[in-house]
Amino acid sequence: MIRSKKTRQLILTKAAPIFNKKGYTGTHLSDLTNATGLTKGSIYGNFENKDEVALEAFKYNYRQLINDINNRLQTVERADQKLLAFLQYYKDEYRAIFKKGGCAVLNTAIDSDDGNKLLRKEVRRAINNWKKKLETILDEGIGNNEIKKIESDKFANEIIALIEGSIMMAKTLNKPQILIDNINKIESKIKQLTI
Amino acid sequence: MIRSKKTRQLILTKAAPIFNKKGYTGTHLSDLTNATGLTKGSIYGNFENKDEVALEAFKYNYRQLINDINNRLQTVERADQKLLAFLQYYKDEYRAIFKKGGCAVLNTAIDSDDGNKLLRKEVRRAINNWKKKLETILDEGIGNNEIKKIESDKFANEIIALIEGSIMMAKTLNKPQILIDNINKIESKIKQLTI
DNA sequence: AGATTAATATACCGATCAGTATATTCAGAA
DNA sequence: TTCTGAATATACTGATCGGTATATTAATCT
Repeated sequence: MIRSKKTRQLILTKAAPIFNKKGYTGTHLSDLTNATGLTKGSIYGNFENKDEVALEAFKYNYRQLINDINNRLQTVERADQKLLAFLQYYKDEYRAIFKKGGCAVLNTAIDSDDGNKLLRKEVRRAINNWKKKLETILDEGIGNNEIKKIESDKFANEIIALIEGSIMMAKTLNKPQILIDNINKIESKIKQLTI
Repeated sequence: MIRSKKTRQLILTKAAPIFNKKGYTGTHLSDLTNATGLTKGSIYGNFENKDEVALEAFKYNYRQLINDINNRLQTVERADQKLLAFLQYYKDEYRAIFKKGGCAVLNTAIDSDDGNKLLRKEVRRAINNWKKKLETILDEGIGNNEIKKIESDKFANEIIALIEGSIMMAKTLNKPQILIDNINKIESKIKQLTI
């Protein structure tokens, strides 16, 4: 990695959890200079403005999430197993997720609902992409006679909504069991659907 | 209402949707003076600081939500009817909710997860109170043989998480149908539980 | 009406905001 | 080793932040 790319990457790795915790307006350039040990000049040498840092930080967070999940999905074959592996991710990693400030998709969706158009667009893309991934797994499972016929579109929406809502509750009330319980509910629903 | 109370109320009614849309750090005193037509001096004459305005604005938003829901609950008797009436609120009012910036509980939970301790405490109280309300309805329904025996604690968590997650998705993607669909799922679950 | 007090407006504070122009430092090529 | 361009740091800008001391206005009581 050339020098500039390395610095840009350093800024993103440090900025990502900060933006996730404090939001766009809540994160100041001083937070980024403190966290990176760099100066404003350096940050503005690598990014056009604060908006670009925030946008790339979100992309970084989302990419990490997707990578982690994809790694788990690749270890199994059947659709129901993929779904369970996906859910297991949250059971295993909720501590790490909470530590980073919670789900970046949820946080950014709420944070960007006023103002920041670029961030808003990106979070929409993220949710749609996530949803499509679940739908594809479900549809392939249905096609392969692994799971019963259901409305994959609606089931995907239910899963995502329940996970995100549960993360909000569990994190706010400091009761991770809420997330676990609700994931268990989806799991048993998947097991009922499994042929 | 004496003069000061009236002004305080005016500030809160104007501030509530602004804080809900833009968050704590995203809302500035200038937003409040613009919206109210008052000056900073007047606002600081009625509130100790920005924190207090934000806190009271959230309480105002929450009180409104609870009042609207309670009004609906009082129109029916049975537990299952109460739950359905509660869900119907979201079907009828999602446009108004979205217009005000979405669910204040959800927004404030995400917004206050860093920093603002008072707001955090208040949003916890709000969620716990909401949850307790649902649990009580469920438990009374079970006691009166109106609905089947279930784990009311976990079911309440599921309902709240699914609603909040759905509001996030529906609002972000601008697809209210996601909220409707997921509420329909809870409805049919309640109907299955009804004796 | 005149006096008193409460409510609101004005004008300011130091701090900090995002952003930038310029100076300095560093790494790699010759 | 010296030169050169890229990367980073320094020092600054005007604007705006939350907050406040003081002046002005409005309402209430005698």
